[in-house]
Amino acid sequence: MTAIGRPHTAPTPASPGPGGSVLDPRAVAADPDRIKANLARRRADADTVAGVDRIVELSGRRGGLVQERDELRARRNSLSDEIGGLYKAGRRDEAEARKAEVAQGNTRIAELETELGALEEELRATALGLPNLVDDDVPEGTSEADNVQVGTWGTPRTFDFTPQPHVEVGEALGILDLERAAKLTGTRFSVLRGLGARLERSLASFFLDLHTREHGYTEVAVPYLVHARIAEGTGQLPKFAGDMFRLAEPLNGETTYLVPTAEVPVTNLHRDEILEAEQLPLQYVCFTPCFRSEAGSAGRDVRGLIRVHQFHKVELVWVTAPEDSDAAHASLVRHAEEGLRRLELPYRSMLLSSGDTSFSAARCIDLEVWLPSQKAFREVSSCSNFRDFQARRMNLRYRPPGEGGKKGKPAFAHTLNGSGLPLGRVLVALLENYQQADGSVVIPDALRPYVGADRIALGD
RNA sequence: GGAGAGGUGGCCGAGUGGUUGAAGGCGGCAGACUCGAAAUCUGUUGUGCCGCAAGGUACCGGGGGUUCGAAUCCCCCCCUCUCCGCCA
Repeated sequence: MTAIGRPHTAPTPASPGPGGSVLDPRAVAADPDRIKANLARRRADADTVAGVDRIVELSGRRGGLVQERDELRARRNSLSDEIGGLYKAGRRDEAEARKAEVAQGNTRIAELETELGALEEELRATALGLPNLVDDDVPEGTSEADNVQVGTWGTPRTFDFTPQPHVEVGEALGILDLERAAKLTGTRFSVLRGLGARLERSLASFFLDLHTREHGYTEVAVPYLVHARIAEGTGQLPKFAGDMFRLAEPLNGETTYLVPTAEVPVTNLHRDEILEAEQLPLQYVCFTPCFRSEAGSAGRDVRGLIRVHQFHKVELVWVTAPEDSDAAHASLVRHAEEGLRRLELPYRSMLLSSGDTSFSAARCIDLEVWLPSQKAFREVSSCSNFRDFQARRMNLRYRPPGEGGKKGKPAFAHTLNGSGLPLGRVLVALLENYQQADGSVVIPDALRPYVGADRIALGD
């Protein structure tokens, strides 16, 4: 049967489909220098920046070719009409003369279409490789060192003993078993046991309840496998194929990946749709496992639950009208933060610098939770506003209100998402922040109804 | 896995190879009638691409083919439904 293949680095061509123009081609053509300046802000490489000029050039050539082809088609259509009439009138030789002209035109049309096909494929591939533009007010910078702290909450607890890393805490309690996990799938996997497993399951219920009951999200359950085209829609493909696990065999005829985050299937739910303005905003919350190859992260966070090939996450996804996405982003961040506050975990929020903002995002706020053993804040949530970047890729539109109460032309929606929250890393934070001198771990109040215990002690 | 049926506009549903982007109905929108509403009547009501525009062009699940011309004919694929088998 179908096996899971090794992550691959060669970009898989996703099936061609509609959309695929990443940045607004008109906007690119109108002011390529502005686009290039923005790409420079996010430290795009020279090849990427060169793609802008290539797009301008290809788009221009495309227009001419399309026009010539359409004129030939128009001629063919009218000639065909005439031929029909001539046949009916029995004027065969006149019909034959027109047939000859159509045949000639068809030859040229075929040439043009071959040329157009190649040109459009290159245009598409080039456009898909361009990252989103970062917002103007995103802080200038090259890396996470340039991120700007925009908020902080809680006070790290003071310990009268040396706080242990989560691995020591969990293994000592018998709720975390990395050795046995390694027997099954090698490094970067975990096995939870007893109240450890229950605690993780409780976090899922807790976050889902929080967001559905208090924050207005609709819960969805989705496939954990997606076709390549879907991963292209959110921006994982074509550039980051190596970050995902790919099935060794096509599924239902198409190249298929394990989801790296619920963002991918959930954001794509409404691809190729035109949503009514009244339907917006859409707010989805979705619990899924997440599979990541972690290619290129060898040696980083090798121990424990912080960086693993499989973890669980509750994800928040929004689809909004363009004018509402800034407010939605603020709400999204607040909703994710609320998860940490209810669990009484200290955190800070960081506005990512231009160089640290991910490929698809226009702006991103990371939430970082305090880990006592590392005396450091570690990322638990990236809340991003993608503006219309993903929507263009997946042809996700809505119908804005038009002039005088009439309906307007379909326009691209905005999409956003953020973790709310990842179970593994939150579990790490709980084990570390709530550990006691005797090795037990106190369960925060908010989780006690879910866990059915107020503490995890040795022997539980 | 085996056998069969089917995929047409927001929905239902016609469609003989040639004014069919697509009849008809429902729904939606606008107007008339009304004090208002219902009912009725009239009109209108898809999306992409090229173009300043006028306009042109493409799209009837997807792709290929036949033809001067394809929603209509042929081939391949995908999806949905029914029955059988298997299975959580």
